[in-house]
Amino acid sequence: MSVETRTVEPGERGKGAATRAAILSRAVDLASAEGLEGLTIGRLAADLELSKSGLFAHFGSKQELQIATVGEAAKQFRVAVIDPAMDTPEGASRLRAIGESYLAYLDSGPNSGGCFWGSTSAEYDDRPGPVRDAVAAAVDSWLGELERQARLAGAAEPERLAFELFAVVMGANSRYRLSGDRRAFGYAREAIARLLGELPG
Amino acid sequence: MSVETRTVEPGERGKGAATRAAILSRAVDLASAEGLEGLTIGRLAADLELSKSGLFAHFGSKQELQIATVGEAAKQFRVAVIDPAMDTPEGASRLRAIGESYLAYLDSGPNSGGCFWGSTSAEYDDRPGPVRDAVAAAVDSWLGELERQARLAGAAEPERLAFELFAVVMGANSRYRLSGDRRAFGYAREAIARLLGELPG
DNA sequence: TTCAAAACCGAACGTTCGTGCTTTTTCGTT
DNA sequence: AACGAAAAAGCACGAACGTTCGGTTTTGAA
Repeated sequence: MSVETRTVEPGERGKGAATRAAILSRAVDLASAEGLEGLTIGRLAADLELSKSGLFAHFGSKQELQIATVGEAAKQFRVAVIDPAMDTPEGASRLRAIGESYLAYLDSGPNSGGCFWGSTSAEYDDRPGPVRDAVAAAVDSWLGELERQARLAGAAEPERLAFELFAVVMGANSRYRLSGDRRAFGYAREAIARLLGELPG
Repeated sequence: MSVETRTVEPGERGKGAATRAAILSRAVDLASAEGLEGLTIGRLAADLELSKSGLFAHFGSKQELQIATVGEAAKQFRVAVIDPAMDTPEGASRLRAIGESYLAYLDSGPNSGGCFWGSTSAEYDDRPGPVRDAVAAAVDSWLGELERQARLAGAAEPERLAFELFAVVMGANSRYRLSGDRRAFGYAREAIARLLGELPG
């Protein structure tokens, strides 16, 4: 054992971390459009003007890249959807804020590759493994937050309310992305308002 | 031009048609699990103990195979979900029957590869082309049937009702497939009952 | 300024992909 | 029984896949 201690962990600071962040940012975009299986190391490297092997070395396997991509997408989701709602009081009004920021997130332009979670959770429906587990954990945590807020709002059946909110925003995403039906956003807003209107207080 | 007329069109009768049907049946299963892009000619041929080239000759391109697979899936969907509800009177009770047969279809065992339409419609969110068009047309037609029945049932806003029904069954599918949450079926049934309970008559 | 570690590259691997061409087998009709 | 079309197989191709490896550049601390 060397006497000298490591000052930093590899990949935490320095140039490598910046590259890794750039890779994952682009990976989320690509995976939103092509899926986590369609996410290709060669394509990713070409987009970022890196070599395949140089990019590959950051993760060691495609599976690790996929899992890291799921983590990055979860972080982006928190920043875009959860955080903006954090300054409204917990309960019904925060649920309303989350729903609004989620719809805004979906509607944030067709430039973005669509909802990462809609694509990937359908993709890993029947594909067991660590990647699926990572996706499922992230979605479960998102649904759990909905449920927690529903409980704080005094909902009679928080799990049911969370499920319905989840279904309605996912449905809007699906209708908009596949068929360009923007009316779905309006229907979703109405459904959310109705679901939250039943709450006490 | 030959004087003799063709007695049958190729692929309509005879051995070829049977093979083609077997291919498409398996293709729907595979695509439900792996997606329409993950659907591979080599894998399909190996499963059916055919040669790649022999199978390929039936379609001429992978894209044609994908489109034919979408058509076969639509046929299966009609048989499993629409047809069982055809002997109940149009309107609210048929909507109820469709909802029930759809949930039963989703719940028909984890052996099946999950809902074809959930997987593929998410997959082709942001992937323009004939395959996406075929998927979108099928989903639109399914949603249109919901809307038609909602109108016959006297719904105030048939499009909105159709959307909510669609979202709730898709959401149940997603929750069950990804996280094995069977409660979603119950929540979906309750939501359907509530949505249809608002109907006049 | 030195030097080891970190970051990155280029080339190659074995495999699988979709797709052509050519040949053989199967099968209904005469 | 023989013929011709349909069906399936055999073989090969270029490209892209994930991955490995040896070498080169870049970086940051001593």
